[in-house]
Amino acid sequence: MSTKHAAPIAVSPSRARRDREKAETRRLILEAARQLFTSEGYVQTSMRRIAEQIGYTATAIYHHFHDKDALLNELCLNDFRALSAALREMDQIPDPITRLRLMGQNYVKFALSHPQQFRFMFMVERPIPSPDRVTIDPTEDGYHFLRSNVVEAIGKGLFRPEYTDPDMIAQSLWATVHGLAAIHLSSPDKVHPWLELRDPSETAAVMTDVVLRGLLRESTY
Amino acid sequence: MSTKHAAPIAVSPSRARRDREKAETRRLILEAARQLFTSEGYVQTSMRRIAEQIGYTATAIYHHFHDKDALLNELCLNDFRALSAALREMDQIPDPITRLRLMGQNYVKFALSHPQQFRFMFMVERPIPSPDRVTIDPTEDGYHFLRSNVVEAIGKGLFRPEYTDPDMIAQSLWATVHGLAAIHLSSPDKVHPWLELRDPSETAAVMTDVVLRGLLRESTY
DNA sequence: CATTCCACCTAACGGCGTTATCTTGCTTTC
DNA sequence: GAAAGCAAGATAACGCCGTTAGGTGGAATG
Repeated sequence: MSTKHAAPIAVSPSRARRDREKAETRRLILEAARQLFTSEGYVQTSMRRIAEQIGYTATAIYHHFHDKDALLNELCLNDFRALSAALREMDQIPDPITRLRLMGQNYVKFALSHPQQFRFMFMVERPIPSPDRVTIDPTEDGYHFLRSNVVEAIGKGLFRPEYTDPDMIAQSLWATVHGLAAIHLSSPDKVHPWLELRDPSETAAVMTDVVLRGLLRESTY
Repeated sequence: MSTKHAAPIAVSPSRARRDREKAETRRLILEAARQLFTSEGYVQTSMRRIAEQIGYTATAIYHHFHDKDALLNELCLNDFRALSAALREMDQIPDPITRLRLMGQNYVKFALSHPQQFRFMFMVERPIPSPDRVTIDPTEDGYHFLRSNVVEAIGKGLFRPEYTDPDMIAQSLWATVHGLAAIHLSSPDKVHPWLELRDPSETAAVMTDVVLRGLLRESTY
């Protein structure tokens, strides 16, 4: 309390340096955690192994993160931001349908070129998200961007008249490409060699074409 | 060897009774495991809790199953047999397109009513598929059945002429419903409360309609 | 120089999957 | 009917795990 009355405008240089060091340690922990979560899996990775990898003991991690889940959450957050950015890149394309088509194909591209992030986001078995740790939602951007494109297409009368619920359509489009990504990431063809998976980019193109044709008024395609 | 020369046609009654008792214990274990895996999740369920639930110690389970994974594997196998059977039930529906539509909707229904098994098959990170434990592939039936329906539809000229690859089409159909199931199973709406996920059965119906309309010749729908 | 701070440590707790070893009661064999 | 065998199940223990309590030592602060 009494230390507050003369709050310094700039922190001391030593304090700043220590903060930098702490942030660097934090970064190292996240990096090691990502690498191990990716190669070994979340459940199979122990706090002790993460710490060992960067020359600390397990308990040191708890000075930077509340628990193991917080590590995964933070990694997830970064990845959602990256996905969102990748999708928003297409904001400048004029035609909303072309935009939707490219978003779908980019979603698959992102998933397959960032398999570890995608796994974190959607395929990791998580206990129960504790409500006290709710952060600003990173997928909000991505989903809302998709949804706004659907709203625009509906507004322009491009879809068949029976499709009026933007969320229903947005979720259908999302599920379409999500399924393709998820199937390829779970690599059932490696477990089951008889399954001849087609090239994902090609399949993504076919799927987005098919779905959009099914959604659009006949006169618009 | 020497005991074999007079191989009894029927086993002794006491031996038969003991076998029955053992099978019953095995069934109890599976039942308890299914209940706990489903309600608590695989990782959060311990062998000790499974055993406690049916009045045994944890080690007793190891007289019936090799390890914890074997429990889930067996449950999984049963459920995929059920899925395969559920899909094959539609074999008698005359129209191949109606068959495909119902298969898709049943796939989603299955996934959501057997979340742990579905997760285990497609969403669990497993290090290396252990080749010693390879059983008859449970998805094989399902995928081959799906594919054969696609082949039939192609043969009848129901699809647009540019869609000639049965695997490409089958995988697109699979991915469509798989994505919906995967999204709902990863429960992003619980992590991100602003996301208003639509009813999965309803969405499944919309998606299968949309995709099939996009695939079919215009004259066939 | 004395004090405070804090990043990190050691030790420990309770729980986990799993294994080795023992008990106990039924079944088979002579 | 006694001896031997078998096997279902129990007890104890091992080496992990996530996490917490409490200590340590060196830098920052006054």
